[in-house]
Amino acid sequence: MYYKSMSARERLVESMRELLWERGYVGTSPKAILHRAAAGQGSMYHHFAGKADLAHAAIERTAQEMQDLAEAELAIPGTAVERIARYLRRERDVLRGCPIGGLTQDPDVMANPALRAPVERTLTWLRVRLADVIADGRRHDELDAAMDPLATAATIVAVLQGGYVLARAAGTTDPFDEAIDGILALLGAHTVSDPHSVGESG
Amino acid sequence: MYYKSMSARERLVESMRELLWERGYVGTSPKAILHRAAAGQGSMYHHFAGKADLAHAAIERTAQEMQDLAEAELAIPGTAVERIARYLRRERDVLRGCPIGGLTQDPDVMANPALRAPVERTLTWLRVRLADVIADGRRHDELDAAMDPLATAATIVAVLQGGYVLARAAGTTDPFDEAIDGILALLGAHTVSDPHSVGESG
DNA sequence: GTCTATAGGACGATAGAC
DNA sequence: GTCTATCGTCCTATAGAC
Repeated sequence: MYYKSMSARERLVESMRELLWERGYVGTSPKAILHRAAAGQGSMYHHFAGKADLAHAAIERTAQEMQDLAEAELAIPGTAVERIARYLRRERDVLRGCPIGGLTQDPDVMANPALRAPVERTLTWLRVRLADVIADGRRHDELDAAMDPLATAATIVAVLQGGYVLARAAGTTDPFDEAIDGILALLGAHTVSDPHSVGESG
Repeated sequence: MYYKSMSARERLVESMRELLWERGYVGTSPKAILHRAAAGQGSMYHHFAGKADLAHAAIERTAQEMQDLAEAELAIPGTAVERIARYLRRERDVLRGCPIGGLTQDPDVMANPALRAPVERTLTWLRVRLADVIADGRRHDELDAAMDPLATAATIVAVLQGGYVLARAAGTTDPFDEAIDGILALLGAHTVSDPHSVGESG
């Protein structure tokens, strides 16, 4: 639960963020939200137009948080592969999955343009941002000139998102770690420096 | 809907399979199942103990179908990268996502061991099967001896599962295709033969 | 702002007629 | 086997007191 110092509105958004992560949108009931936020019905409908409106506020906040976290890691100087490895190895809470990527499986989120927009925006931003990092690496002759930045960026984000899926299916983080190791080994083999040094920073 | 030639039990299982794919388990109501199957409540509770039992039959069938389809593609002779490329490029209905991988996002599926088992089994089988293909490629000197078969297999399955996520988020199949192109380019660069011939078979 | 009361409908399951 | 009737609960939302 949340401290009394948080406003009811704030408790509702934070509760919704947690529940969207744990149970998705269709799996989250108003009862569960209100219980976790320690708020009544009236409080929720005073601050928000309904469940979808509250979910929108929650998803927007989570999307912004995810982008800020990614940018913070990727902005740290280093070779392209080092920056990518740092970002990939930083991820936490593997078995909980990605709070944004997981929403793509929710039918009501995908059907609602307002709920879907931050999901689309964030994952697209991430692909473009990683493509920039790869293009940087090519410019500095760290990476093969034949490497397609956008395609490789899509592959990296897909490994991350798919790694969560495999870990949740297996019930352990092992396949996630293996998938990350696999993509970094493939990327590292394209660098000029010793590929075995990759990931030491993560 | 389904032909009268199908038994009610069969119509229920097929309707559940479709709805699990479209809306997941928590997003699928008995009403929707019965409507699609053109059956009454009594029919469903005669053949199955309840919603979970029907879902179990549906997921088991979908899991077996997915494994059979993958095995059919991977068993076709060729180099390791050719076989992997054929399997990756064969995938259809990208925007619908993976009917098995998508279930990892469903809280009630993951919480129910009977529903979760076929999901875990199928994705684990796929990783091990792809690792075998990669090990074959190493034995025939098609692939780098330093390549870790299990890690690389996890990466490939993750690209597939994550590709679905990116495609659904973007609303187009483009990121899926890019992710597949990216991983095949990385794998192809590790072959002895011309990497540009990869994917011509898909 | 936050509460409780209430609404009409859907949920998931059971009972029992045919 | 399949149907309809019914159950108790929860859903999402509105109304109105405080």
